Amino acid sequence: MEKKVTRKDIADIVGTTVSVVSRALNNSGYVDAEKKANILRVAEELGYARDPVTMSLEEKRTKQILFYCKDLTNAFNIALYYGMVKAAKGRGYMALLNANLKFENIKEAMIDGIILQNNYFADKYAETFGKNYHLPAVSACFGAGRNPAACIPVIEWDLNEAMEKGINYLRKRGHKKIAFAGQYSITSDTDNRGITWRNMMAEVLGDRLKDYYLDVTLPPYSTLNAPDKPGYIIEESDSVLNEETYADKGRIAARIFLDRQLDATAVICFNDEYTIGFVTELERSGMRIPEDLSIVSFDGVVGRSKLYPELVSITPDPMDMGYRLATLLLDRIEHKKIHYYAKQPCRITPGDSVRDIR
Amino acid sequence: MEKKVTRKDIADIVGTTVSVVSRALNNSGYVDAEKKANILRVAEELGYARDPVTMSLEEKRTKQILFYCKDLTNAFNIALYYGMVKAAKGRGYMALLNANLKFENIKEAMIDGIILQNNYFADKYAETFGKNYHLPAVSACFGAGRNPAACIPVIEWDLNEAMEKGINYLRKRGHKKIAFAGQYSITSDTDNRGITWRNMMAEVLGDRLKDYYLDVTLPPYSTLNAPDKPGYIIEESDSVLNEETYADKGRIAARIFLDRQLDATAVICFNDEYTIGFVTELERSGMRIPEDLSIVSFDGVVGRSKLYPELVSITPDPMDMGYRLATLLLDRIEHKKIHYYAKQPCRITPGDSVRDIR
DNA sequence: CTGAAAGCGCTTACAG
DNA sequence: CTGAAAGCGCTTACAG
Repeated sequence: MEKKVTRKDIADIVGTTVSVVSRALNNSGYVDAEKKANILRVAEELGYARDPVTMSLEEKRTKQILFYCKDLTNAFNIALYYGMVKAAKGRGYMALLNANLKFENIKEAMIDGIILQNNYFADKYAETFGKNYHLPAVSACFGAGRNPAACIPVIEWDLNEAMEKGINYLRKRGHKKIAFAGQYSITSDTDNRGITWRNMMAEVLGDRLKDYYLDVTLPPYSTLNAPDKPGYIIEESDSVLNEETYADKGRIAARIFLDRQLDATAVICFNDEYTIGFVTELERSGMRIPEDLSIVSFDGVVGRSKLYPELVSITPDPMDMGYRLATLLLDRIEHKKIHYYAKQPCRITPGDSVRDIR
Repeated sequence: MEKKVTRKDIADIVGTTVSVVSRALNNSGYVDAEKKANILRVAEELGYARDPVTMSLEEKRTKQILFYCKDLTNAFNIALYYGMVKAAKGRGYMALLNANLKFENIKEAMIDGIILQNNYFADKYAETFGKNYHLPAVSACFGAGRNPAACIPVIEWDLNEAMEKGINYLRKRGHKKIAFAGQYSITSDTDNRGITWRNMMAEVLGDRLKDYYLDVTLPPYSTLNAPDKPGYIIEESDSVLNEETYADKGRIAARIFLDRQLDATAVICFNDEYTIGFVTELERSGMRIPEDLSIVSFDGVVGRSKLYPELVSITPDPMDMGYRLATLLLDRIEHKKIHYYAKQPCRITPGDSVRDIR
């Protein structure tokens, strides 16, 4: 493990000073042509590389941004991240991932800015850590088409609109009774998918509305999801990922669906990972998609929606969303003019999981 | 966006010098009790945080390590990473992920060491970049129980032994004709799973050996895998992830299995992601696991093997493997004595995907 | 107990 | 064209 070679080393060999070496290497300011060639040659020979840490100190810039994301098992987040990598790369930055960073430790990270995973973390960040530490931050947002309270710029996937699109897509193909398989209790206001579904289906389903909401938090089903299974726990106190087992929840939802013997012709599922569990379980019981049931999902994650038949999925194009999030952050870091709220458009991916029953 | 507060700022307010402030804040050396209290208070009020970049320059340590991993869609790699995070955290380091780093750009990363994803990258690294740049590196290795040529310390999951365990597990339960669903051509020597399977099954299967190898690279099946689907491509020249669609390959393998009407009672699948595709496709055609066919998989990834029925999987406990890899790297960075070769033990996870047919 | 000094590896204005 | 100097934000040995 040899010592790293510095500009001083090169200067000593060539017989000059670091100032000159710097000018030669940086191609700035005058330096004798022959001497310059010499310096470049020696640098090459010694495999010189400038010290990134020193450069960061000098430039007051680390050229690194961080995606603050706890759940790497959700392919949607990975897709967001790949979009960030692409945007960062294009502007000379590195986009990093750190699965176990606490707010208190952000100060120790060598980064120029941070991208929060969702509204929940954005709020928490703004309330606590962000209050007295001014690191540029932006956040992904999955809400209802309005600017959240926090003073953090967001790019939002409007889930009201998304659910509306999903329901309309199904209605246009003749579906009337459309169930929803979510991950929160039916009484929860946490998820805009559920809220919009309730609003739009209330008239059609009337009293039976709640039956068509496949509530995986309901006993006895919820116990199927009891955490007797291992998760990625970094330390006792924070079970990073234990809560996130979308496929399991989807499987539970499928059992609820079967038990209730619903006459729904279509189901909208919480997200793609969830849908994998849902569909797998249904097919095991002999159902066929889309012959017996139509499915629409959320996310449109590359490589995850490749169930056969291909899923119809409402997607914000996560890679694009990640790209825009990173771009927003970089603009903020570089003091460009930015909008504090931008909407991430969404569309429906073509697929074969929906049957036209008109 | 206020300016960051420095020790000079605190010194000015308290009416002393940075030396004293440093000693107070670092709790080293003498400093007047009252003055110290004052300094601490002001630091608190101003929300002072030491500059991580400066600390890195000072200590010649960034306290960051990087998992050089291109394929974040494979849950196995994510599990490895979580193990690294845990080990790093325990020793005051941060474990980072950067999905699109090229060897040439490693020099620009502020890291103390790097963990390579597999033998392939380790060899490439040793041959090219690692030759004239001495960044501590270690590598995961998926081979045949021997030290690879590269002078990079490795932790190896011996896939010969793993396959042997899998086959013996099945034989003990009465299985004789065991097929293998891999991802490489049957003639390839790239994958030790395939090599060992061929060796162990040659006698039982005789001339028909190749029929029991579900070769997904074979036309016309391979065309099913044609890349008409989008992947995570960061830039035209390097399709980062396009090649990795394990679930698709599993689906192809299932079709081959069905088309050949094999009388195998069990199939060993390449990995968990692959198995999801394989099982899904089989169940769609009416087969039942394990009633009609027993399945053994590789990896044992948390949350991915939770198909119902639960998969029997040969696993190196990826989180543990990641933990050991990071520990190895940190030992190397801190100049502790290390072994250049260590074996990662593997075991078989309990599950219901194998039927006892004795 | 305190503060000026040198140093980490680099940059850049400035006097020669 | 060149090199000594000051500075980025910190640390630590050392003279007071």
